[in-house]
Amino acid sequence: MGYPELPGSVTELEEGVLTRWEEEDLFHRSLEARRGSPEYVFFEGPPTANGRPGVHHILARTIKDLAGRHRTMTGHHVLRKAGWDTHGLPVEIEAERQLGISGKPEIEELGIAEFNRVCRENLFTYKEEWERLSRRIGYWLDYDDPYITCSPEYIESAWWALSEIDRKGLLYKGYKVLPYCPRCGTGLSSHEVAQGYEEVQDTAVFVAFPLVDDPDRAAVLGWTTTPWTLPGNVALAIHPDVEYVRVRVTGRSDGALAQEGDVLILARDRMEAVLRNEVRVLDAFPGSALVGRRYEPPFRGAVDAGDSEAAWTVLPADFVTVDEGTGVVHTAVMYGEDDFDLGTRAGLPRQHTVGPDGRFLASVPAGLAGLGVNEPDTEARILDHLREVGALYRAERYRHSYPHCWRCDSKLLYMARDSWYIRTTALTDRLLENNASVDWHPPEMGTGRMGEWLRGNVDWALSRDRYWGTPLPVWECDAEPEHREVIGSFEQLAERAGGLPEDFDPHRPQIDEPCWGCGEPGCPGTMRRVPQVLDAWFDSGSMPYAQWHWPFENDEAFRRHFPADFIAEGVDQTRGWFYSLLALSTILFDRPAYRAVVVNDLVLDAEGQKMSKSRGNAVDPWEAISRHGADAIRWYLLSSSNPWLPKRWDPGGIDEVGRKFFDTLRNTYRFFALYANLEGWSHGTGEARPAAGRTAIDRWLLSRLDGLVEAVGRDLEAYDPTPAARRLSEFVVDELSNWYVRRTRPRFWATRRTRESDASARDAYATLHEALATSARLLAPISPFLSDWLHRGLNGDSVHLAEFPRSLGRRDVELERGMHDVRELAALGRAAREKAGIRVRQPLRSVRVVVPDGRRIPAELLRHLQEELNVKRVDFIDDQDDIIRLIVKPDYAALGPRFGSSTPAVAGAIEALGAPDARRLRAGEAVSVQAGGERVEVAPSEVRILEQTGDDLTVGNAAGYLTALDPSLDDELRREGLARELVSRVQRLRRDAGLAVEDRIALALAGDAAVLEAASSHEGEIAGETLAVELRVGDAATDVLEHRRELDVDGHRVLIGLERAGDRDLASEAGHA
RNA sequence: GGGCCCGUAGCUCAGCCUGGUUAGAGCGCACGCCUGAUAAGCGUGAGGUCGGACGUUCGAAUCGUCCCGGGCCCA
Repeated sequence: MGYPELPGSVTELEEGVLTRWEEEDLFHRSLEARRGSPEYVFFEGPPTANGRPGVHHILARTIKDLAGRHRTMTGHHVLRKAGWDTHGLPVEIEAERQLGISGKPEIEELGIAEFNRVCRENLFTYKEEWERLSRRIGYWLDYDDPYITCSPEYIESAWWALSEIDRKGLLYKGYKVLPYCPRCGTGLSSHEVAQGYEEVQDTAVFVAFPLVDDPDRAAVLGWTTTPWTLPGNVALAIHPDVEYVRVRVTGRSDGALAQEGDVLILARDRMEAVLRNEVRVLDAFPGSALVGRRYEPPFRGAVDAGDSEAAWTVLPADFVTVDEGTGVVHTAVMYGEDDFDLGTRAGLPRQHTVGPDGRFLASVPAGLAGLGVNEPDTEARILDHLREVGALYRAERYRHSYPHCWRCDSKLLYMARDSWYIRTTALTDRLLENNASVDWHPPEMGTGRMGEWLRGNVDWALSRDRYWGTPLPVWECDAEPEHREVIGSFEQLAERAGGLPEDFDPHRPQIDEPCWGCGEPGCPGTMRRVPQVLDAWFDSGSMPYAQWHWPFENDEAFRRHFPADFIAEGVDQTRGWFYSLLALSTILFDRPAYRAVVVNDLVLDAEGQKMSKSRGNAVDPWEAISRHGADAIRWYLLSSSNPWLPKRWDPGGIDEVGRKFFDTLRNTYRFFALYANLEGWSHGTGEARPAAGRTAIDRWLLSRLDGLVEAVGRDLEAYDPTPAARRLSEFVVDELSNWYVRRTRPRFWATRRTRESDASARDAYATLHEALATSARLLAPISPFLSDWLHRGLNGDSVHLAEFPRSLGRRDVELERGMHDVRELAALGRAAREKAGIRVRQPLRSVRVVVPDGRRIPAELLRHLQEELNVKRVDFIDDQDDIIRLIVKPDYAALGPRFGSSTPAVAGAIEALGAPDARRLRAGEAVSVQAGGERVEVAPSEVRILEQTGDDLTVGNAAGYLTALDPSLDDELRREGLARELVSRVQRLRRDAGLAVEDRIALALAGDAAVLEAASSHEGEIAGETLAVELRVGDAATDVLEHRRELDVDGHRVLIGLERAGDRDLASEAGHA
């Protein structure tokens, strides 16, 4: 039995741990162990499995895993059901690519059935890679029973949701202006549009719209960069507050087609940029004066105004600017988002002049019917017509960035299309209230980004004119579209359609088949499904119930797992999953779907640039894992900055945490294991005294440990992993390794055995063992591999089945403060030694110290200060001492509120106080000072007293601490210093000779007189420290030994000889080991 | 154009909510030390107009306004 040796590499360790998890089925066992415990509800946001996972996914997945593991350790059952987002354009695009086709016409030619078959085939291209990566980074998620958004059950639940929404009167049909590719016949998502911007030369035209019944026969001058929208013109928009002018053309010039005497209207600020004639200003007025005026459209007859009063009038709109154009915006309601909104508000006719194929409709005059809007001749034809009717003022080339189809490079058209909406605007207040009840991390994400978005919320456009998606379960009457039915279950559909086929699949095209006679009395029509599918966000937002196929089954499971206690995704999900979950749960259940959410920002490359495939700066997660290991990556991502800040992927930074934190932790374990094994200590048998009976430094460490446990627990409860990680690191590196182990080392071996040193060793092992095991438990949620390895090594069982540590009430504030004082003084003393050039190995007679507020170091801690500074004695000095000068500093935080604007005067008077007043203040007396002609009493609590000293080399001084070393040496001190020097050289030779730490040696020392003297007078210490069972001092004694070295120590010649002691000698020591 | 976040040492980040007069870490750099954890460990030092301006205040890295730069989301 012994403590195992750490594997040689991180990869070996992590993969070994993974193998054991699988052999033991540890994830399921950890769930099983919490069966019946309180449920902690987590929702997994479903990724799309037809894209590769990247390093940024490691961040979100680490945050999720952290919560799951932590809450499991605190006694909760945390179901972690995986999910896959399977519908939507990314899948369709991949299918098009594989089929070598592009655009809707080609898909329909191929057949929707075949197309969707290919979509389905490609859904899970990277599913295995996702699962493999999740496994490798230790993200525990139940992949055996995932929810899949394209499964019939899932779709049925989504249908149920939509039918409920309809029942509440919140579903309606309208238009939506979309970037649309006329060749592919499809709208594009903003993401796709963003990829296709190109710098192009377009024709911008200035068009005269003659006002009806105007005394001057004036024309309003409009401007557009898309001449093909002019036939659809139904209004002109002006800004009501901008100043417009009426000008008369007084002379001809460059290329403009106006005649002398023509009267034009445009924004005053645009005159210079737009006009190419000499003109005279007739009149100036605000835009509001034009509102309501009628004008003559250039393509009369292209649009039927019906009973619209507003058609072909001037309308006010605040989106109009004078940055470009004429300050008058030509409005074609169907071909621009602003236009459409304005048209809807003003009641303009909503008629297309262009068909879905991108060609003008038959109703369009001037020979345009049937022409494609992007064809080269079309624009010339439009300009000709404008010229003929006298509406063209002038045309010019116009350079701008315009979106193109990323697939086929066609210019996109902004076009109003049929679309289905959820009237979320009717629920804005409820959405805001429910959002306000969510515990957002960071909070400003909820109040700011999400809140602002909800306040400016528009109705949710949830239909897509595509193929691979949850079909919109809406059937419309082909005689009267007002007659419609929203189907909420397969059963209901079967009832309407008179049964469903055996192999019924709710996807297109099968779902497009069922139809039935319209149920409205007297209506001869047939009910047919509308062609659209649902926004994939509707799918993922439905997961709280759809993952259980609720309400059709699993009622209990759904209720137990709704709402989520916790979700975590990237900031890009504000308008995505965070919104769709919130919106749907607000509509259906009037409550938020999640109680707490942690938002993570992007992982950028080392230069702070967004990672993208096209830029080629994406980091391969597999490469990163093989270089750093999953633990270090997880740790780095959480500890380097808060999750909601953008993070740079800095390999150097990951190496650094690997070295600093993980190496230290491993080294500390290695140290423990080495000596525990050597000395035969084990936690099962090595009895230690209760914590309260142990020595001061043990109690100190356990006190710090309890404090750490409390703080880390608090941080993790509050979803604050970053401070938790930093605290843990500070404890392990600074307190456990650099102080406790450093100060305690000799207790772990027992060269000179006594009853007390045996007991002390057992205490030290128990204390260090506990600190390591507890650190492993605290680390487990963040870095699950090394923590599990250590915990198994130390305790024999998995950390992931363990309880999260709880404070054992051993905090001792006095002791912690005392140790803090020791460490401050030790640092100052070492600095003073360095300044004075006296190495630590040289013992000194004494150090005089000052601790703030006149504190003393408890006797049980004093030893550590003596040893750290290698001094025989520590003396506390006070303000009477001649090396100290007392300084009184004002405490502004106390003075400010009392003295207000006279604070500086009082503060100045305080700084001028001398030592006698300082002593009185320190003794607790008030002192009166003269400030600005007034005497005021200053209390001790209103000042700080600092000791200051001269520039003596041996004095260190900081923040109320002071150390003054006595640098004088005598022969005894010199001998002792040299003896310690000899020990150090012997140890170095031991190591160079390849001896094991526990090997006993035969040792011989020689050299000049001082060396001989030092060696003889400290024989016992030297032999003890170097494990010499035999020590001979004197020239020639060194020659017979195997390893010899001659060197110079501070000008003294030294000869060392040593060799491993024979078995005979070892046997005499063997009793202990 | 709108919203949110960020800007502190060469680099990565604390501190800001709750204002207090000597602004902290780590890395890197320079110098030194220690070693029965050793292809480790520790210490000391240099390094800062706290993005800029204005304001509030006795006092601003911290609060407010505006501006500049970067990122994200939306138009």
